[in-house]
Amino acid sequence: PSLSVCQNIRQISNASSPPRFRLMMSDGQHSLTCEYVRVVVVMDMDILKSAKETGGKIGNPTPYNTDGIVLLKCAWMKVRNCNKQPLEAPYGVLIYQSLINTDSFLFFFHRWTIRARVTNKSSIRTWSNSRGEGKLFSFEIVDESGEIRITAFNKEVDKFFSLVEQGKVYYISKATLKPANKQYTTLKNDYEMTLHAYSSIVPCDDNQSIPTVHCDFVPIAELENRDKDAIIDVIGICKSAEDVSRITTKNSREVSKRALSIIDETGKVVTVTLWGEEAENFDGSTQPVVAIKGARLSDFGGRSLSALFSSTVMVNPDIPQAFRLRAWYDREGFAVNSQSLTETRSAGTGLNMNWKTLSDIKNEDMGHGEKAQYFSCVATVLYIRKENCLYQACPSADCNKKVIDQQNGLYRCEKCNKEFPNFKYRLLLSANLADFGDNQWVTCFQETAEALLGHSAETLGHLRDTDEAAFDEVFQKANFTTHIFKNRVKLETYNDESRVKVTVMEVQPVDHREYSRRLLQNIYKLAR
DNA sequence: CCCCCCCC
Repeated sequence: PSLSVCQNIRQISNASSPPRFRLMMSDGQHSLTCEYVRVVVVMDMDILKSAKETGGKIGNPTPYNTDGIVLLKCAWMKVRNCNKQPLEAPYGVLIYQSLINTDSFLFFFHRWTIRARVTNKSSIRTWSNSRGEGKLFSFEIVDESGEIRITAFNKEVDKFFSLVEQGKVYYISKATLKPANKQYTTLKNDYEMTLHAYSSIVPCDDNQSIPTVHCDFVPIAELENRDKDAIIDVIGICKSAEDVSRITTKNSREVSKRALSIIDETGKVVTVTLWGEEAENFDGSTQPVVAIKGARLSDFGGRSLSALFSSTVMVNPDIPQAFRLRAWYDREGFAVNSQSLTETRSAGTGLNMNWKTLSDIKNEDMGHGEKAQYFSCVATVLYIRKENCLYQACPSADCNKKVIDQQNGLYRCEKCNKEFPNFKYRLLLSANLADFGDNQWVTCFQETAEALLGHSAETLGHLRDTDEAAFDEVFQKANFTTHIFKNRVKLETYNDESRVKVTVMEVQPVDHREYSRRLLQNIYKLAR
């Protein structure tokens, strides 16, 4: 206390130790009695007024309410101050040991009730090691003065896990305090708390004064200038999200992961990876606002982010920045020509595709250079040639050479220099594709042809030989279907005649949502 | 009493 009056003073030390006194104190509101083991050690004091001048006491103090709310800061300042004393200092040692290592401290701490908001709650984890096994969860709390982590084990997990909710405020008392292992925490606190059988957590409705999670959001464009491994807060619209996948870590642990692409008003996109349950439960289909407190910046793919166990991931958080971002994205952000800080080398989805219309192929003289060029287009099948679309190929696994029918039940492969009693059917399709501006003949080999026709080469070969009407039907059905075609384009010369040859590398369904977004983006670009 | 921060 900054202002204390000794109402009673008594020397308690013996001859062999430094002098010590037991005091009764008051700050004008409360008095502190010494009925129990409650000990306040005065490390330093200034005398402002004598007892005579104050009339022996100030104000009309009532006994200190042991169930009163204290700030987190008070609880740990006492310990930290003591801990700062050199170990040789008798009072420092006395307090440090009594607070940290002995039951008297547990008793001491019983008297605290803190009122704080849960800012981050873990899922339940189990452990098994040489010292035993069990389960635990932990959560982080803040009040006006600071933050601390609380861990619950085993029975306390059953008791408190469902009670403790992210973002809510609780009265917490009878937790014990121990030094934090700084290796494993990014919280600004040298101590952490553990719950025990006698610990109490009670929801608090009167929570106006308790701060909510505070974030210092770094604009995505700004991430380029930050150091690798920096812990930062970020907020963005989830433009797209991968499906969740399972990976095996170096320590052969299985874990779920999901990468999101988030964009903010800077027009920059960055990839953020979520892990575990957070990855499994995330739904990006509505393009929510995603805010992450304490994400780690990595230099993978240039710049990318990863959620840590200590990160708080908030979807559509109730904060002004989220509302601003939502309004920006829905008004214009969806259409900005965004750039990603994270390079993805797989052609993947969306961002790094070389989108062209069919007229672009001619207008841009695509494929005329040394190397083949690659492009993607959304196009509709106008016609597929049935004639010669199937050939009889060598049945060897790695050979697709056309075989010669020996007319004796054997098929000869010139490449393998062998005769086989069988062959496999392979597809080689010529198809005419069209979009709004032009049309283009393309070639589809086996896999892309099967994707386009919706049947395996084997089935089609069988159909052609047994049921011509059904075979024709397959081609009819493929007409006027629309797909994404990923293609290779190259000028080829045959019999002194040059023509641009387009080979389909991949056929994919159109994601209409994503396609519409791209069209809107193109319109937006034309409009400005 | 845990302490895993991962993958391309």
